[in-house]
Amino acid sequence: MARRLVKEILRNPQEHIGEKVHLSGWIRTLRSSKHFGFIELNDGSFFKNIQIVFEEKLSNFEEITRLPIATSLEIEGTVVESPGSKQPVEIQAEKITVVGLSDHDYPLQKKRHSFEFLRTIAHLRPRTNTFNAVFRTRSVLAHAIHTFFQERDFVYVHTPIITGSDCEGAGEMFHVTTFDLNNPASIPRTESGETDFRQDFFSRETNLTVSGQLEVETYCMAFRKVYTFGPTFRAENSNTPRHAAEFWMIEPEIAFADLQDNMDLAEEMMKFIIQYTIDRLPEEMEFFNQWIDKGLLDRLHNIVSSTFERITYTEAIELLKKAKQTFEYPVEWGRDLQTEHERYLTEKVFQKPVFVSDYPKDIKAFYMRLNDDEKTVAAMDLLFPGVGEIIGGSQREERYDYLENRIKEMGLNVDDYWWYLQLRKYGTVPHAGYGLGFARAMMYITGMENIRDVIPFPRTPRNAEF
RNA sequence: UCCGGAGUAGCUCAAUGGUAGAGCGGGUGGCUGUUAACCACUAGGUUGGGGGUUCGAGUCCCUCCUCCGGAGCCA
Repeated sequence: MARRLVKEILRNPQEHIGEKVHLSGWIRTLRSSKHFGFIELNDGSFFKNIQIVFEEKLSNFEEITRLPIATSLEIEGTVVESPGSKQPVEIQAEKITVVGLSDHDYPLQKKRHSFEFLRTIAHLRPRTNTFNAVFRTRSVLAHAIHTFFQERDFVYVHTPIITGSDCEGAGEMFHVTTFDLNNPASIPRTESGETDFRQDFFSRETNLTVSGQLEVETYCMAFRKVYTFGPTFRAENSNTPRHAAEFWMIEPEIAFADLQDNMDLAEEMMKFIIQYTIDRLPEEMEFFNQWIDKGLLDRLHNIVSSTFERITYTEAIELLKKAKQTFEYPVEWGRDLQTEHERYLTEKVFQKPVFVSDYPKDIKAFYMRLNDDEKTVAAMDLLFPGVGEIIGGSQREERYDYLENRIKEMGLNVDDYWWYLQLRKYGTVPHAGYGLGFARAMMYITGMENIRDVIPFPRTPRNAEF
């Protein structure tokens, strides 16, 4: 008798007919009548369930008919052709052993639940069809990212999660401290009354990282092509379906490269990871297409075969000014594009992904390379229909004097960036990189509309239960 | 954080200011091929918290909390 996974049987059902098998898994649903019954068993290996037929002749038949959903079982039986039309084969059970009984108050029913409710039981929701598909996809998509970069000789760099001071300057950060906040009187103070971080664990103020970019640039100057893939944190009070306080980000960085090379890489990567996922998870993608987002597969196929549009910020402003529709926020050169503007460009004008590049320097970060016009920087955002900004990147300022000036212009402290500036002193090269929000890519590929539903245990304001 | 909507049984939702209900889920029984199985019976409620108006509040008013959506911040 062979131990089998449901995936092995259901991927090649004909090859297993007549085979004696030993299965184990959980009851997804159970239906019984007086003399026989059906169990849909999920063993974790496959999105789909296998049907178990059990009959009166089993010694524990009565017990089995009353088993609650989620009960775990060991099953011995024979693979047979199924008379029913919904499955090619089923298991004729010869022995069913209860491994772990479930309780009758198991909260998941054999019907649709709202995503809101399922978020309150994040420890159980991976057992539902939707979240089973989502989180298997998440695993495969993560692997797709690594495959893409590893096949192209990128070096994977683990940048730190705890970071010194707020050098990165990208939004609110979570403090990291060993001071006892329950006992404020015990927290050391300087003579001027401020918290004395010199006496804290790291002898300085530390935070959770908002980006690994600055650190990964240092490795870029050694390995030429590098990427990070890890968690980042934002303490913003953002209450939207597209923001989380903890999320994973992919940040490639390439040396001897400019903004066009950067966009080429981003476009190639997006197409690769989409195709990779579609190829490996046909059942899950079909499920998303049918139940989550009807046009999903068409749209994804379209992305893979299309050429992403590339326009400059200045061209985008002209397009928006010519638009027939009115916008809530004014369109004016020098102001940042609003969500409504980005959506208009990617959903109405081009109806496909759009790179917008060369933004005014005053609305972008200090490290972005100043263009020859001295008014714009070599920045780019990739806008996707439906999810908006999915990638933000730039060519980095590789010229020491320019970078130093920009740091000062932005009111930042040059001393804080001593090691970052030294990269421009010791053999500087043009280089570029970008950040891809992993969860946002997940949303786009699965059709899920809320970031809280593509992160196993999402952290958002007021929510860190699990 | 701002704007809007919502909060009633385990879940999804009804209920003109006048006796709180249904479907699903749970329990019990029935049923010889089911597919969110079906049929019958049954248990289940501090209507988010607090305050107010009223003879009477799930319903009207105030306030707080939480969730959802839009916006901002961004990835």
